[in-house]
Amino acid sequence: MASKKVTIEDVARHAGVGIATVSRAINNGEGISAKTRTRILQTIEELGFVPNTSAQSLKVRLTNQIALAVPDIRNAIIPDIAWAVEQAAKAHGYRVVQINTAGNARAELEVVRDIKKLHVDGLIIMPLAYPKTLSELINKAGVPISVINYGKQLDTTLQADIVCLSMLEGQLVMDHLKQIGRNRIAYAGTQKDVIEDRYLAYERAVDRVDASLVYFGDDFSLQTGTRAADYFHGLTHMPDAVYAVNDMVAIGLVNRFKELGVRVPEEVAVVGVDNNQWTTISSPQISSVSIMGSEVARLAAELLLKRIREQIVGDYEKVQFEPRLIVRESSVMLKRSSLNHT
Amino acid sequence: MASKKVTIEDVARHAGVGIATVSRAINNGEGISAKTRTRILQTIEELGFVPNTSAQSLKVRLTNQIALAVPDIRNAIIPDIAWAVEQAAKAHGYRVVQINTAGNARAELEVVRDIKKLHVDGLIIMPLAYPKTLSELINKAGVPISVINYGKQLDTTLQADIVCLSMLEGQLVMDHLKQIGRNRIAYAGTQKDVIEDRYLAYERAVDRVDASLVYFGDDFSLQTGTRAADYFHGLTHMPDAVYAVNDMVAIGLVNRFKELGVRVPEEVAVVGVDNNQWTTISSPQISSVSIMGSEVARLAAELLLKRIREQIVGDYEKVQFEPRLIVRESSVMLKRSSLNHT
DNA sequence: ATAATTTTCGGAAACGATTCCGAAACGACG
DNA sequence: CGTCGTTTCGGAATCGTTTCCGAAAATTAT
Repeated sequence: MASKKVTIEDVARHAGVGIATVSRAINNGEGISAKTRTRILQTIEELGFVPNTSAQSLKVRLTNQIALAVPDIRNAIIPDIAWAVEQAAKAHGYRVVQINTAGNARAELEVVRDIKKLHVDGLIIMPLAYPKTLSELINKAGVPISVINYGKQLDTTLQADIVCLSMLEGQLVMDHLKQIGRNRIAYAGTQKDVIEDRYLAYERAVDRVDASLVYFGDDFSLQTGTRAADYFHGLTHMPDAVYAVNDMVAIGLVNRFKELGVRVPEEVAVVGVDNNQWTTISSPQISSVSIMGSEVARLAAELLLKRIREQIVGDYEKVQFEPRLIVRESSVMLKRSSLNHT
Repeated sequence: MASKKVTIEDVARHAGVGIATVSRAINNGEGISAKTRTRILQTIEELGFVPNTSAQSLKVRLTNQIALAVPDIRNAIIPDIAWAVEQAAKAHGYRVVQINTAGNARAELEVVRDIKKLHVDGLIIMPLAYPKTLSELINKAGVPISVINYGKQLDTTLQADIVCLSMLEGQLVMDHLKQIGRNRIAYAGTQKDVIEDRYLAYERAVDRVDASLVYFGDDFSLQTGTRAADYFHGLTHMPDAVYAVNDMVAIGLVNRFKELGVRVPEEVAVVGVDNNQWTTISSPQISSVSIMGSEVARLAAELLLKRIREQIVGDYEKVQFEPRLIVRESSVMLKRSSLNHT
């Protein structure tokens, strides 16, 4: 059927109407009688006509597409985010084009800079690095942007909707670790400026940073956790708790500690951030902070779509979600016996 | 800068040339002198001109976009697949629009049926269900399609490139389990027709299917594994091995077995399929079959892009990858002592 | 019945690129 | 210096819609 290309003109001719009328029929337009509309719809069906999206976009200068730029779709909560964004977009008739920036600051900048080439009505970006140029590029992007922000206090003059956490993850973790009696708390993460606030919370919470208790790896991976465990285990004076920048690292830590014969949580408590499903299948199950990936992503999408639909400019929203700590087996109150046993 | 919309005409006027020439300059076209090209490129830079993708697409009827339809971006190896596809596409100047079919057969059909509306040059689809209508729709789609196929022998007349596994995963697992001395082997999966071949391999490998040793859950999740473990544990005569449809289920099984005091692998061996990174952090580490998600996806993308670029029609490729079994702690040779201990 | 409104419809001009085809410019050669 | 062959360039048509605006038809008022 539908040999090669059926245009709106073919439909018009077949239905014995003008092309303007056909257009109105497709778009539920005003000023068209019910009977002609159904007749047109019917011949559209018969001919297998599909409106050419490019032509429509050219005319109305909207593509019904948004871009989602994330560091790496394979990591941590990003699948959740991609899912939530796609669901929200679909509900509004939008499609999402997926972009991985590979955690590469330059790639992030390029996405924003070249957003016009991307043929999208808006952009949701989850940046890892926040160089000044990023803000500048966002401000002059000329396309609505929502920022999903984990880990850094953002410039409030940024011309974009921002959805983030209240930056209390770190404090939640540290308060908890202190409360269960730990006082030699270590930090395992990536470069300090990547998810800055998680580290800053650590600095704030300890009286004085003991450099030997801070491990910066290359990424957020299991390997980083593994290496961190090796590192801490090699110290003459081990920490009694580790605050991990995310669950992957936490799991790597716990796993490696087990292999090294270090008991978790008796000797070392471990707490992660993300609260992904794997924290519950690790053994021991790992305490973690829920960072509301789906909720954050959904809201970011909704704000963006609203901005697009209503052509809002300026008046940017900044929404904070509150993280919640979920305590599991990897962090419990020290018992005297456990202490001595060390 | 770049007030609102700079068109190719503006550039032409500024550079003192015709629009045809500007077009040639953008597309590295033939028949243009080096000096005028650089001059044009320069004024493009000055004016901040960005070619309108819709107009280009309308004329050349190519969008430089492909669609990737998967069941659920959050599941199992799908992030790997999405990553690999995006990387391959990017390398060829293509963007990918992400679609989740939610493991919903109707949604899968709709994607194929309405592919024309999607404004893409091609489609990569990873179906869960394979109703006959799917094949029909694919054959009349009118857009190049690559199928990433796990779990079912496909109609060879399908007019699409197909990348799949050799369907030997199941046999690998069953051979292995027998070889390590297990003879009461159970199966834990979803509906038998979803990843059909994994189950069929099970049927083929056991002399006679003992219905009590087959557990069909609702999905591929940890929960399904957990419930399966409960179920098997409740049997008067427990299996001595479980072949799980994927790693999530396997992990759920192992985890629940541990909670129930069932020793893995001494009392029950468990083997999964996917070989995702979590199999190595589980305790015991879980034997699994590597199903080459990234490789399969990359090839599917390459085939599709080649077909698009070279406008190949017909002559469909069907490529099989070979799965590999990776033996870990969750499945080992039975020792006499362990046996008796049961 | 005619006049005045309101609905419904069609023609044609955009939208912003690509590309065919002919003209102009250029160089080489006799 | 004229002819011819290449390059290089520009005009104009085209892709398939949406939408403005005026005309025709239908409806209501007079």
